[in-house]
Amino acid sequence: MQHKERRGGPPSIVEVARAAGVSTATAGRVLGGYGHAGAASRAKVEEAAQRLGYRPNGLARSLIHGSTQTVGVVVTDVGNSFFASAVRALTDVVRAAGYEILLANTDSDPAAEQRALQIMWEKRVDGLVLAPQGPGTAERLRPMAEAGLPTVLLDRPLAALPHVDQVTINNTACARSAVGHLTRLGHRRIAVVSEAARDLDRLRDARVKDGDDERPSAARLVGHLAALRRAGIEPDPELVVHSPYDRHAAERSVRRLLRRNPEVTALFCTDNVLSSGAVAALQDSGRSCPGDISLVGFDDQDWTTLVRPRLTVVRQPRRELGTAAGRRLLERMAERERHAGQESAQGAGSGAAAGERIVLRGRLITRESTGPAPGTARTPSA
Amino acid sequence: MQHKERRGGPPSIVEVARAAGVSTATAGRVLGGYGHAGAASRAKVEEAAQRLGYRPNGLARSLIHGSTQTVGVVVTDVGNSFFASAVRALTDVVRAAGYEILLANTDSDPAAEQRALQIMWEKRVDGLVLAPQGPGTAERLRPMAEAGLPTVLLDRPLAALPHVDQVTINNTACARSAVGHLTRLGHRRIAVVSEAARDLDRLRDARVKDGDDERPSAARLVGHLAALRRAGIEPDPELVVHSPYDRHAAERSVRRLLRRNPEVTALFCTDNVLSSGAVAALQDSGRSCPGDISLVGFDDQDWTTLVRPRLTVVRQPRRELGTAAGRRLLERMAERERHAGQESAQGAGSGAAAGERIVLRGRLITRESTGPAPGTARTPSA
DNA sequence: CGTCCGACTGAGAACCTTCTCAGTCGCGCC
DNA sequence: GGCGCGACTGAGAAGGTTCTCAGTCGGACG
Repeated sequence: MQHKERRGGPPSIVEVARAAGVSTATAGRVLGGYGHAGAASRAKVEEAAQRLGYRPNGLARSLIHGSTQTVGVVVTDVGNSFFASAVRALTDVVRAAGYEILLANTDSDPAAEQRALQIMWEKRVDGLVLAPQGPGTAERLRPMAEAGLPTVLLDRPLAALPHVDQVTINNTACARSAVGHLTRLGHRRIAVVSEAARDLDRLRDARVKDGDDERPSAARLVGHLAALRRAGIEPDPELVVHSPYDRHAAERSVRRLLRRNPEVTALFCTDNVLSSGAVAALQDSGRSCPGDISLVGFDDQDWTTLVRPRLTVVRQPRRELGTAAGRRLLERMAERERHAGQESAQGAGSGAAAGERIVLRGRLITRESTGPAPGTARTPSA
Repeated sequence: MQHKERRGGPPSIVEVARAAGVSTATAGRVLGGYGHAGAASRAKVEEAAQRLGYRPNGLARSLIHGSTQTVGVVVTDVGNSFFASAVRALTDVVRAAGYEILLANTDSDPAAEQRALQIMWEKRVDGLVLAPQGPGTAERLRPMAEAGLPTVLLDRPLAALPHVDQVTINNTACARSAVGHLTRLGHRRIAVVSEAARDLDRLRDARVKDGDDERPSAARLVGHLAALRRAGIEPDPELVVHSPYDRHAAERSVRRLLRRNPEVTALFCTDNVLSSGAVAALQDSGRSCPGDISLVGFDDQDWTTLVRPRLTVVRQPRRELGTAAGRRLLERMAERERHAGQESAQGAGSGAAAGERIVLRGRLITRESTGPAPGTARTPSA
């Protein structure tokens, strides 16, 4: 009498129980590690499980427990080293607490974000880390947040969701400090390469503070403008060059900039891929750096110390970003666990409790790609 | 009479059905999109679902269908740009077919790999992509492969699992071509930086072909040795320097090498982080490149054209690796789907059918960091 | 010797959805 | 008008686990 396995699938606990000659309840107790089980049953069940190659079915378990031990992570692109680092750090933190990662990329496409959120919701993740993507994220996320799903926002704040934890970087201040460094060196014609250049008019007079509802690139552009203003420089739209998020496009944009505005003596790049394009364009331009032109990049990648001159950059704590998000999420999930059942249905996690806003600090690392503006002997302002 | 929601959790289909005044069967038909449902019921159910914010529970659905629409991805480190790119490409491919990604990192720790595999198994992923990690992977993976779980190996082949699809890069040939390039330039004292240097004795006489059971770093070292032999150069253990997988460690190793063996005129690095360490060490050494010493790196990262001289590198098709793995996995899963039920329990997917071995080709990109060996006027050999 | 207690076990509900099977109802056709 | 058929609906099992509740059994104590 061979144990007839009903389907091709892996053996279930009832097959193990039958093989061991006990009830499924007892088999469950042994294999699930709950309740008591006698030594004799235990041995029989363990032997049978071993023999049949039994693995518990996490789906069934999750269905009952209402917990999948999985967190959803939705980012723009794991292929980007910024998110790759953050996700890696995040994974380590939550994994130590027994959670796995369900990963989705959106490529900044709101529709893709919507799909990703739906799926995370259907798969019943226990928590969610999201790098918001463009217009409408708050509305897309609200139902989930209000249903009490522990959620942490990453990299980009969302003022419209005050109850949701948010972990970001002080982008505006970073940019201000980077550009401030340039103005102090006497530069007046300072260009910026930014994905957000198109929004210049809107951002121009905005008093965007760190932690407000802006994409990092926009926040950095705001910081750039603020630094110029502080130095008494009127921002020139000509020097705010747009580039899509692509190295070669950035290279072309910078090349065009240098051709049209040869008087520029300094350049600020608002992120890593734009920085690398700018370096390429600069090398190609025949200008000496920092002799003719100074350059500040964003994100302290390994290669920034390998090029000559070594790049002055804003270092962002990418790993810490992931770590902080993971920790915050674990706390929220633990809270929810604690309050489970004792709270009534409504708003278990969306109560009046304000979400925490963690703003990590990037910092300027001065290296060799920035120097005094050409022909400046006058004392730097401020 | 407010619908009493039993638990804090999201509404289930029975709540929707009750609210709509129909049976769960009908509600299921409407919301699940199977079977027929009358227009009147349909409207009532949809309204109720909308009002209650119903989302189907993927766990229950998966439990019934026996499919989670999820694939497990186990790599060394998503933070590493190589895997970041591959995983990104992989995600795109499988996502287009409706699969999500469950991600785990192992850091080359066999125990972590074991844990990851267990969890993937318990969570009942529909397929698995694994970058094998060190000793014992075949044994860890075998039970799952034999249970018919579609599996694709990534980046590192495993001869012990002939039935499993494997997608790799022709590392040995790549290394041979890189080092052959150096010997043709007249170099005789060629050093190599490798994670696998410790295994030199074992690899020395090995006739490892691409697609054999070796870590990429070992395969590349074998290619290095083969190229030397072909040029009639006896490999010198002094010039095979070990470095852990860390940029700064690599930098130290190379610095020490140059100090002890100043006669070295060429250096081959077996992967991206080692390459970046070597560049740093070289810049620091005061030697001119390629005048005094030539350098070949591995993996064509963006920065390799930003440093001076531009690096000669072996380009690996990282994204294609992920794409190919994803496609292969999709095919396997489709096959399994097709055969489901008609095949008997045993070995549904582990039959005699040999796994496919896809070997993608990297290629040498000659740039400026390699030149003729100093003082060679004689004609290059071969 | 009877009773009670503890250790252990088994039956069965619950989790949420899918899907089979049987049943109801209206309508068209003979 | 009766019958058959099709469209639709509902009851209930299944999927694999957890967990409650009730029950059995041996032993200890009065």
